[in-house]
Amino acid sequence: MARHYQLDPTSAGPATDFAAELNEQQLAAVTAAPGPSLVIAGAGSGKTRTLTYRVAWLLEQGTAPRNILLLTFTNKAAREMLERVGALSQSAAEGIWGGTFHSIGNRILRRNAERIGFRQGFTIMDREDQEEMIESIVAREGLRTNDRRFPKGEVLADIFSYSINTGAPISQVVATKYRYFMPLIAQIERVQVAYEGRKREANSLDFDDLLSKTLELLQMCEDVAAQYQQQFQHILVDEYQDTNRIQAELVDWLGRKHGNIMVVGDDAQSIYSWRGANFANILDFPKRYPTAQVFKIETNYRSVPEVLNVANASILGNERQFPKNLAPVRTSYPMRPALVPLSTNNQQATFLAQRILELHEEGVRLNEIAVLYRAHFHSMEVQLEFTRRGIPFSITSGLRFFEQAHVKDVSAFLKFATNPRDEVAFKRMVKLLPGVGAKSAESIWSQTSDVLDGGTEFGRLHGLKVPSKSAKNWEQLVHTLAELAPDGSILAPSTMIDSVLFAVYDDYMKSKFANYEARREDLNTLAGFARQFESTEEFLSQLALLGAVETTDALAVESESEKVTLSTIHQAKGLEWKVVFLIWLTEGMFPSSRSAETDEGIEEERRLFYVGVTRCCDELYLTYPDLRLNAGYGEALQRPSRFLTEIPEELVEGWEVSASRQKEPTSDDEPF
DNA sequence: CCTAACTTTGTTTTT
DNA sequence: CAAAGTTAGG
Repeated sequence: MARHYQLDPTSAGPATDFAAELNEQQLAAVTAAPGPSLVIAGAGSGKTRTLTYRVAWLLEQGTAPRNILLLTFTNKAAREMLERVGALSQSAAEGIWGGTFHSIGNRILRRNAERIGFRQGFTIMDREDQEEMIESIVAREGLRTNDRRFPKGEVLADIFSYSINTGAPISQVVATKYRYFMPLIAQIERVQVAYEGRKREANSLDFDDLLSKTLELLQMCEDVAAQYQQQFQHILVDEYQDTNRIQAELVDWLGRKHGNIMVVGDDAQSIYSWRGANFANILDFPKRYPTAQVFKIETNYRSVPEVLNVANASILGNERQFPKNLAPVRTSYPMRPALVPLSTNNQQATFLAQRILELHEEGVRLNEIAVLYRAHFHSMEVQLEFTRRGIPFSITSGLRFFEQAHVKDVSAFLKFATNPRDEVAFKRMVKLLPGVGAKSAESIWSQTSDVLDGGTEFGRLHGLKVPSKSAKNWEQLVHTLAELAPDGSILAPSTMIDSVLFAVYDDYMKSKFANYEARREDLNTLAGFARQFESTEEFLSQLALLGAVETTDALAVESESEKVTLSTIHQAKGLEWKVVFLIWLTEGMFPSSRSAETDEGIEEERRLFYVGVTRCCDELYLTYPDLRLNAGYGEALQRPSRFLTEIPEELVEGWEVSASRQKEPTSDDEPF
């Protein structure tokens, strides 16, 4: 006799006990009634937890995953949250639309490119591509001559981007941020118009377009807008204080039908205004949504009172903010945050290394320790010192995986093969040939675009007029391209990478780069990553949108081993460590000299300092050198950062570090 | 006129 | 140490 047993795939297991797992403030936000709501969540108050449980709550209330849109600031945050939701409610998580604004924009635009005057399979341009295209416009229009200074592509890209993201006209951006270029305003505006046109011809979108063109699509095409407005019954936005004008509008549009928008953020942690973020978005949310419920989550679970006192005292220096009262639940720690003056940047590095080794002796694990700083180059000596002493560390470098020259070179082949209108990728490819620079590339491109007219019959490119020095290599290149797109079809991305390497690029690297081995290794990694994708288009957009940190993460198989984290404060956002070292706290470095020119600049730096301090759970070290020694050019006296002098003396303990050490641990000790 | 090799210069933050 | 600027060479 068989027992009848039925499987129920929709069963979610034991229901989550929301009341038991959340505090009162969190629970109120998590179980909020539908409608707009604003959650002000202080640092370390369980913001991610609240959002995660909110999603779980919605699922449990019967909302289908695909009707939830979760917008985050980084890919990492999106992944982490979806994982945690998955752990809470077994059935769901799968179909949720979650990701960064840019990736969601990309997803929507891929299906509707024609509606905004682009074609399917558009290319995403990163900042460098953008600058290349702008530079080529400036060159073509003959705007830069020997007797006339004209802003560089980098500056122009900056102006255009800031204008798009804030909604301010070009003239206003130039007037406030680049006053000395005001006489050239007419030409600058002409370049901008040409740039928009060229992107269309090249079927290429830049990062800003992924936001602005999505908004444009929704505003212009009622049917498309209706479809997504219908679909997204609940919209949740993380880090709302760092949204810019377009992102806020995007949320407003998408939420129009159902009006269930929950935004979460902390105005004190807004650190992206240089990119157009406007924390007025969060301050004014209740004005834009008069029926909005406001929740405040103010209990801090992360930091000991000693650390929190420093954070609270520091942020008091800012005028514009919601009044905040971050209350600690943790008990007192035996040590107040340490204020550590060092003689030079080298001594600063030595101090870090020695102190970290001591902490490790005392039983602190290395992945509970972070060294945080304002700018990537602040970590130079620290890296050297750690390497010398054999302290393992992981660092998020300035140059991201995808931005490295060799990775971009190879990607250019794939980009061009899938989008033969891609001018930037094409020029990058031909500039690899001997004797071809910007001028020849321009000429070869104009012939190429005539011959191909957007098609993929690359065989036709044989016999174009190219510099004699590169004639042979050109034929080889054309042959390779034809191989990548046999009979109009397109190969799988990993196959293409292998072909490019085999046919041209491996030899090129050997002759060009001293560190051939390392670069080859990178490209093998790239090919491995590509294997997950059948479509080159999909592969390329992931590569562009994931950047580097995530790319290596996605590939990381090992590396569970203990490492100290070195990171900029920007990239440390949302993370926490038991022990945190904030370094280079001197005027000019932090606050950086550039941002010290305006009050708003200083306030943003102070928020950044606040973010840095609140990453710390237990033990905080604030260090600064009195003297900056530099490899190439002289030395410079440093003054301690104003963010240090603002802190009441009794909140920190002053350390005195003497130059001679009794005992220096040697790398032979092999402590790890 | 262009490209490639050589010399100088001087570092924000990122999707 | 990498990118921008400068000059020599093709």
